[in-house]
Amino acid sequence: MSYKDFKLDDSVGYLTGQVSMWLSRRLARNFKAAGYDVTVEQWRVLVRLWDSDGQNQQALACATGKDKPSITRLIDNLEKNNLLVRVPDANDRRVNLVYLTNKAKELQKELIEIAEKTLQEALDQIQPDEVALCKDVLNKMINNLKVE
Amino acid sequence: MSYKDFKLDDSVGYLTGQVSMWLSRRLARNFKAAGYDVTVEQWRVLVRLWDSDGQNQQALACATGKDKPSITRLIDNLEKNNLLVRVPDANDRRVNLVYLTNKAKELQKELIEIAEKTLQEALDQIQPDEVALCKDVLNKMINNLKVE
DNA sequence: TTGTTTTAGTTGCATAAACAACTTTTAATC
DNA sequence: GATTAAAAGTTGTTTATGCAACTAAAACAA
Repeated sequence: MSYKDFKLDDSVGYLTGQVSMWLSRRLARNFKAAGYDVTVEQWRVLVRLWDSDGQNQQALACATGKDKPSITRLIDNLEKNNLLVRVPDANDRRVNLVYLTNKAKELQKELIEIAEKTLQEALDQIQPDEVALCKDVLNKMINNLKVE
Repeated sequence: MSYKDFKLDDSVGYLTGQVSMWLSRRLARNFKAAGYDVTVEQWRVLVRLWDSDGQNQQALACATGKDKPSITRLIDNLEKNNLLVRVPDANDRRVNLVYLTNKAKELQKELIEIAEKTLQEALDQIQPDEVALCKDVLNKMINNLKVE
């Protein structure tokens, strides 16, 4: 295939990027419309902590696919907003354990429901079996790209 | 479905985000490894201009799915790197027409080949018909999200 | 023709990402 | 036990995003 045949709008790269972008915008808007002052990236961190509270930053970086500096700053902002706290690990003084505040725990139900609603908006009129196959392909791509 | 059943790693939102992220990282790395000092976002603008040179900024914003301020700054940086120039429109003094420099035109073949190679890395061992269906779903999602 | 509205683009501010360089603490090695 | 290597976090710099507010020019209307 020649470079002259390259059609950006037909590439999976472009399409996943667009879906990701529009989904994030829609989710941010839905959070805001419901009165929640939480960014999409902050939400991704919260999801991991709702699932398993008290992780260290390294584990959070791994779970969210971000690097350590990104997590440092996300946690800075979440801590500023009183959604979590850093607790120094008693056994290893290099480590911070990150714990949700009550305020953050109370957000779980509503924010997840907004996320689910947002996904439904995106998947409207699309057959579940098609979605399943799509997710399958996306997972394979992630595996291809993650390795080394 | 209860909020307690929400599994982030199984949601299309998460999966498209991860694919988009890993693809961008891989593409950036491949550009850099080949000695090209072009960011992924700058590349997206270049693709649109290779296809149709001399667009105004508004059209570029639309074609790339970004807002006007994002385009202003991307073009600032591309202009700094001598990849394009702003030319005031003779008929409408509000408008800038954006033209590729020769330097940018010469990059087209190589950068697109790198992008195609990167996509191949991502799609390794995945059946073309599965990819086609996946793209179909992604397009439907984009349409669902873009409207309104 | 003046006054108003729309359009194109820019600037300011907050959040976030990628990469490199750095500090501190722990683990490993000799 | 002193030295070196590795791990956990932080900081700095550049690039990019989203939103709101802004300027300047053009289009529209009274």
